[in-house]
Amino acid sequence: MEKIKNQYICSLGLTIDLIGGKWKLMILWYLIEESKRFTELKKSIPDISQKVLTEQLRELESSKIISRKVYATVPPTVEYSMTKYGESLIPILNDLCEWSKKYASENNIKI
Amino acid sequence: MEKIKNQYICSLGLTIDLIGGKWKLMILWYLIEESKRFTELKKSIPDISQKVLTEQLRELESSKIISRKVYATVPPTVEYSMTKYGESLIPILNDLCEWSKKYASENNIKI
DNA sequence: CAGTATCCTGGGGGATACTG
DNA sequence: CAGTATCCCCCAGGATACTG
Repeated sequence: MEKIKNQYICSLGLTIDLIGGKWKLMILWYLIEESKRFTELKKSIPDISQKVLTEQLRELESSKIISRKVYATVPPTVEYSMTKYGESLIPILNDLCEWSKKYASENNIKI
Repeated sequence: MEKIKNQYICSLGLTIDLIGGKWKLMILWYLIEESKRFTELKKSIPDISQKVLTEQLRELESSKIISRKVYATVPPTVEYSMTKYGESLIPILNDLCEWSKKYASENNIKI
């Protein structure tokens, strides 16, 4: 990382728009290792409501950060997975996770 | 980056709490190279209102991500700068900026 | 210069119930 | 299973004016 700030136009406003939702980072987190079905995500993040989970998934999908595959089964099977944009975010997710975990431990915050 | 997801407890909820505000990433961005005064930040981010800039600065300060130094001059001089927590975030800010800049260019989004 | 002090609004997020 | 459909509420964020 030898980049200097001014080599970039600041695009962090876009970043916030794309992944700044209250649950989006966590949703992405749970898709890192494998694609997941709707209910699996819901179980991984119990505090999110179904409605909001659906909304955030739709937004991530329309941003092409995740993709949604529907299998014509009964009952329906839907799988969410990372796209290339999502995958290029994985190292950053890991870094953010490390960062806040360190922050939490140094400030006696329970996660 | 050879870490596996499950080595971490997911702390991305904390991440959102700490730096998920609408303008926080941009504020931090403009503090990367040098400390800045209130009005300099306001000029760098014209779309933010004074009230909100103050609020987000206070939150970042109480999270110990930035620090605020007041010099007893007339008129007052106040300087905001990165703390160690802020500085440990710089590589991530750069990565996020690169990520969204690439995203923007591939999707014809003007920044 | 670096803020307060007010007032206000929208929409992000939540709770609950229903369904192809 | 994977969602809609409603209804609702709060507060993050904004607009404007004033000040030590």
